[in-house]
Amino acid sequence: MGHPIEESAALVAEPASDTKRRLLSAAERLFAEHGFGGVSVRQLTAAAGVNLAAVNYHFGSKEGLLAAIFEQRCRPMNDERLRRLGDCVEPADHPEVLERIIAAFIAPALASSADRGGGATFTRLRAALSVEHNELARTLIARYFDATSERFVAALARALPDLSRAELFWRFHFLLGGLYYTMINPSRIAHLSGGLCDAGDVEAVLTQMVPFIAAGFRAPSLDRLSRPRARRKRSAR
Amino acid sequence: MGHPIEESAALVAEPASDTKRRLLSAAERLFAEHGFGGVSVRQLTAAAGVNLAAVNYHFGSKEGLLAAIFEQRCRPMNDERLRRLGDCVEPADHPEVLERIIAAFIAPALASSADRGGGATFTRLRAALSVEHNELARTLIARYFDATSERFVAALARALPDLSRAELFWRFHFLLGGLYYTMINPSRIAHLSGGLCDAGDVEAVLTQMVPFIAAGFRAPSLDRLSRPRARRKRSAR
DNA sequence: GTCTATAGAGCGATAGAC
DNA sequence: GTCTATCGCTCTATAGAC
Repeated sequence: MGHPIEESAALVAEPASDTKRRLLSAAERLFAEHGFGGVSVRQLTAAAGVNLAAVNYHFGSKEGLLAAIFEQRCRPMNDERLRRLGDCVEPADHPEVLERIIAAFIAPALASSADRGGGATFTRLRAALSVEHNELARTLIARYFDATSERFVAALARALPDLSRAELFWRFHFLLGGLYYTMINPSRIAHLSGGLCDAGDVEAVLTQMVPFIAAGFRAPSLDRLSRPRARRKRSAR
Repeated sequence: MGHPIEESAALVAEPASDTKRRLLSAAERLFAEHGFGGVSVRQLTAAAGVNLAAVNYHFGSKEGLLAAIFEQRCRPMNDERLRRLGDCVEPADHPEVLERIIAAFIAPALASSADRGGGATFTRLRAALSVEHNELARTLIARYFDATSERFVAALARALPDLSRAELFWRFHFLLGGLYYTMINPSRIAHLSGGLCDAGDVEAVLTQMVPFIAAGFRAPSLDRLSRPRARRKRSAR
């Protein structure tokens, strides 16, 4: 792993060589499109217009390059999500607070401009990685997203106090599914709908997804309705 | 490995050699776990306990093996989906007909017993393929699933006459997202929930997913509510 | 039908010249 | 920092013995 230390205390403060920037950009795009294992170092360096040896020189390895992408993207995206979450908890009794929480989570993930925490490509990359059994990807996602996801689940719990904890996690899981599938397979809905629906249209996705997911979250609790004061259903076997 | 129900209904008249059956079974499992590009012919043949050359001898190529898996699984699964769909259109005004349509679509996809059209492993395989830009996979999915999906969208349209066609496709897309993400990344919800939720528990997934998706489908139409209905010009639509 | 052996290509990573 | 050349490995697919 002995490669030049980057150790940036200030995240983006590094000027970063042109080669590095080109590699980060090309790798994010190609990994998002084909997954980590689906792209070779040769393809990466060719797409970035740099030498074959540059990946190992600047990032130590192909995996080091993936870690650098996370290092670069995660904090801005989570900051943007939490900033928007903070904006929508103030009037906690507002009827559309649920919609705003959901939008706070998915809008930054869909936004195509990567400059203010938005990152459609990076979201697509995480979706692609979630299929592969890449140990590093698991570690990176847990490290960078656990805290934010827990904050959102907590906000959802406050907005929907009748749901059990298990139900909250399940519904958050279905939210992730809708988001990731949209990023990873936009062509299926385009094909099925005969071109009527375009999953690459961020505004359309937000318009359609937020009310759908919000209505799903508002479905009556099965756990709490069937047993008053119930604790939780056993769902392990 | 010797299921008692194994020769039910003779879905493929072929007796199929032991080598072929072992390869189909091992390949379905490994492709589902690691995707098509993530598994080598060497791993496949080793897992099946057959010779390295058997894939090319029996199926022509690695891609031929994938096509054979679809050939074997698609018809039973779609037949089971359509059989269940037929069971739930009779009382079209029944309040839970929507729930039953949704369950008719996802239950066979989640069922772990592959003998009667159910195929959790095969669903996971399709989810994994949807990430890769495998041209053959796209072709196979379109060939085998377009007709069934259209039947379900038509049934959903009858159950929810207020939704526009675009909204129906979007909501069906979110259904697919929840289903595929559950199959492909069951570990994320287990991790986030601290083990409270188990995406490998078919009953739990059905219990949680059907009401969530149904409530999402029942969200008011944005297209029909905000636009043409405001004016009373048109007497019928 | 089943096997061994291997062709021919591509892979990640590195050594060492400049 | 950037480059070429190359090591050691794995891949899919096939030829040819049995």
